[in-house]
Amino acid sequence: MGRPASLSRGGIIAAAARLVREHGVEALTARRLGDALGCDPTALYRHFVTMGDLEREVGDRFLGAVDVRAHADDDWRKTVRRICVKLRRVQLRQPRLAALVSAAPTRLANEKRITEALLRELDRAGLSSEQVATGYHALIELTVGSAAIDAPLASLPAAERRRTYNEWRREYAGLSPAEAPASVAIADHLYLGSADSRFEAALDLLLDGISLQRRVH
Amino acid sequence: MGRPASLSRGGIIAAAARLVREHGVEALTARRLGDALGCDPTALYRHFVTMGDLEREVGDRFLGAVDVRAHADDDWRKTVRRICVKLRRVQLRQPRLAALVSAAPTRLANEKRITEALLRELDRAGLSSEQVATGYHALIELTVGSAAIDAPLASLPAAERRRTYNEWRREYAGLSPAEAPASVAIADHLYLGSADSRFEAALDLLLDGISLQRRVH
DNA sequence: GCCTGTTTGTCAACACTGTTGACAAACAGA
DNA sequence: TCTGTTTGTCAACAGTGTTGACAAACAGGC
Repeated sequence: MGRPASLSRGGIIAAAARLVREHGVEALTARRLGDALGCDPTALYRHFVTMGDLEREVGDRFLGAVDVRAHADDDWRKTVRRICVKLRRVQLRQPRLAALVSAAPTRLANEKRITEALLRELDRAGLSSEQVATGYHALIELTVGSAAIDAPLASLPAAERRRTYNEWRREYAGLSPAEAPASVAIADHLYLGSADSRFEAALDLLLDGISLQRRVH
Repeated sequence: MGRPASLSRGGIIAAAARLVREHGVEALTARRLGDALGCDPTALYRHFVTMGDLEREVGDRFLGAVDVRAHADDDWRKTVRRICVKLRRVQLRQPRLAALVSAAPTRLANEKRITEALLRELDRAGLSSEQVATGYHALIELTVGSAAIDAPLASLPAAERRRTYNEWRREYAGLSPAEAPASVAIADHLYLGSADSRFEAALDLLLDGISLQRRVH
């Protein structure tokens, strides 16, 4: 029944993912994807109602790289930490895809898989149902939110990124000591190291907070 | 010297802010702003090198609504909490503006003002310089990141937002208990209440973690 | 085998977006 | 008065997502 399909949903998603991987997320446009597939851009609308739909699907495909298995000797905290670090790393490669995935849960396979793993580990930590939900929300907001914020800078070459951080630090260091004493005093410690290390430090603080809620310490 | 300026940087920013306040951030385009100002869209490029520049300036203007004064009886934690809650509330109204402000610090007045206040309070809490910087990064990532994530949904009418949360909850509740036991068990507690309350709970967890680092308890 | 209906890709077009370069109006200073 | 600079206007370019009309190509019923 009907004209034979030369395109398929899966094939389009795969091509779109390749496009993003090789040329960045800003390359994911109807026309460029049409070129890559050798078809007219508007043919995509036969398989996805909107470009946003396609983006969500591509985003979830990338989430497939997040391994959620708990290692044998790891406790809940180590596992949660590893999942969040990996999740952020994956999301960092897709600027806006990051926001979409958690703002409007894609209800797609990999998103569910990661959610299940985080809830499982928090439950294993000995938290109440309410505390598990609160902890999950907090972890997702920090992890995905941090990725959304850091993504623009993460796409820059390392040298330029370093230069940018130095500029910020000097900016705060150069403020008037009378008007901004705390900024001047702390400036040397701001934006040191990598964005990854800053996130991991924040994650550790949050995990400390979550740990405090446990019935069994 | 030269043709008299009918437009000014400040006037343009004010008009842009009004546009965003009344019609949302997606209304902030060169052509619509030109219409509102009664001038040609390209005239804006005489005062801002790019539209992104203008957005940053508008974003910082909105940050002016964040009161950073410490109330007389409030300790550092209450003040930090109030600033972050207010900061998020303001950022929520500007979807992408939120990301910009902290991803590439605007080096503008209000952003510096808020940074100074947060550093001041964390210092007052009795943290080392490194801990102040770490805590500041963590607070900003959670607050601004959370705003960036929640912004799309926050712009929806309350009824539809509630409906969306209910859908998500049902989605997780309806999973296979064999494959996703934790999701099914916790589903009833996911996405309850408002996004604001979820953020505040996350913020409290983070503040718990920060408190643990203090020399003096 | 032929007609019909459905699917699916193509094409032209619409309504947008940011941005640039040429041009002219209007002033300040020499 | 002449010159130079500023500043707004205009046309245009290269993009973007998306829609509607059209045609090719098949499956099923007669």
